[in-house]
Amino acid sequence: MSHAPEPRAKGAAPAPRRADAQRNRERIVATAHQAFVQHGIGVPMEEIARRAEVGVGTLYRHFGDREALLRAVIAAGVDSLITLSRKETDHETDPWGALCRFVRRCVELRLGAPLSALRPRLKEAVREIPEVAHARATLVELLEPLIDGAQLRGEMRPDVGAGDVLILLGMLVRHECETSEEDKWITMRHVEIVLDGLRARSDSPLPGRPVEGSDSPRWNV
Amino acid sequence: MSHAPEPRAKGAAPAPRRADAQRNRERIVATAHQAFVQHGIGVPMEEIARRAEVGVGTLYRHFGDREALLRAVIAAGVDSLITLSRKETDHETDPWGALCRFVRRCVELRLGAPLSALRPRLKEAVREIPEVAHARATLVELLEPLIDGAQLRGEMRPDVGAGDVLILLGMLVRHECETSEEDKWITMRHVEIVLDGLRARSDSPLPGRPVEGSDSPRWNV
DNA sequence: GAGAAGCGGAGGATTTTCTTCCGGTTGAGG
DNA sequence: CCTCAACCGGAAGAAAATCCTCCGCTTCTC
Repeated sequence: MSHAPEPRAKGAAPAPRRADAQRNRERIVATAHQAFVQHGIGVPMEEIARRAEVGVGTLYRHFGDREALLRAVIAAGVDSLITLSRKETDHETDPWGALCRFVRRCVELRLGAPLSALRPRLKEAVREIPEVAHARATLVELLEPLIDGAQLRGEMRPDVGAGDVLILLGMLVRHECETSEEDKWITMRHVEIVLDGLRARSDSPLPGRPVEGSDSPRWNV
Repeated sequence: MSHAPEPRAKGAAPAPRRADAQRNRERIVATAHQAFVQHGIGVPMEEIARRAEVGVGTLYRHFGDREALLRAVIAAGVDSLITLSRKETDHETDPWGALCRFVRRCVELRLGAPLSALRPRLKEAVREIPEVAHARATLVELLEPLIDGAQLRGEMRPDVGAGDVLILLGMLVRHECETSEEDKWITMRHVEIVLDGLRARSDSPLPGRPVEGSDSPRWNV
């Protein structure tokens, strides 16, 4: 054979799968994401399969076991998060506006929450995955200029760091995941309230110190 | 016997129990509260027993089954919540300050979160418990004057209702429960940010409409 | 100091969850 | 249209987790 299906490099190529199989795989990942966030990573595999409308067999063919699935979900989430933040950061002249859009969009898409469903012990384990660590670093790199810019322009309170923003984001996303579709408008209100809390204010400085990128071990994102 | 231990009326009298038994019972309820919020109401009874440093037998003697325990936990939480809000509301001349104190205190004490750990189906069931419904109504009655007062004085944004405040509170408490003791300061920062978001602002009105007491079916508190 | 009240935790029953396996189905190329 | 490799669904046996009871020992209380 002149060109066998190569083991294709890091996470890129879509793999030469049959179209229906590819669809299924994607639906499984998306469904699992939701299920993990809503019920914790302990949800029965069968529940995930049912929600994704596939058989358990299909699920296990795509992902050998729970951990493989979990990794796929986390990788996918991390990817979209980075993609999204890049999209909002590139060529941006309105840092505060961009930050707001990024946060709103994350909440809508429920991005960045899978970690928050993890039990502390497991959370540590996932954090160690190089991909995840690297992604978080990238995220911070992208967000920090935005925050600095917004603070410099006096549009954002100066006593918060990227860590604060990301933790709040995690909280909002987690909350959104537990909200029914028809109550989405309520969550979006609360996103705005939090964003308003991040706006510049003359009074009421925050206690403690800003949570920065270097505090990342404490985050849920 | 002249006076057998009467079935003592609704939830009041502390029961003529041996002192150590009473201590244990209280510790079980407190521990279960935490465990339910952190791991969902599905946590193994043995885990609760272990954390409370009692045997499973003891747990089951006090509470016949998981549901009995859950009810006790919810009742206790609801009680403290009401007590606390009464304490902060009575004879209060600074409504906004009182509201802030109430929120901070709830987060510190992790009050008001047990419901948010419940799966939708079960949540409905718990909501139906008359005690719980009544308690929520009382809470709204106590909080609404505070909110109205603060808004009248121009200290709080006018486009939020008691429902908004309680939902945000639920979110914060839930989040607090997943935070380690040493990171408590971070959570308290975020409480302040949310409170700041609730302060009066001239710009950025919220989308939708205020969430009021009559929307209570949607809350997590 | 006596006995009632309370305690702990081993263990059997039961339920839940995991994972495998294989006959039937379906997409893709010819 | 036809063929067949890839893919699918879900039944079912194995394994694990959880529930709750039961009873001998310990600790209060009077």
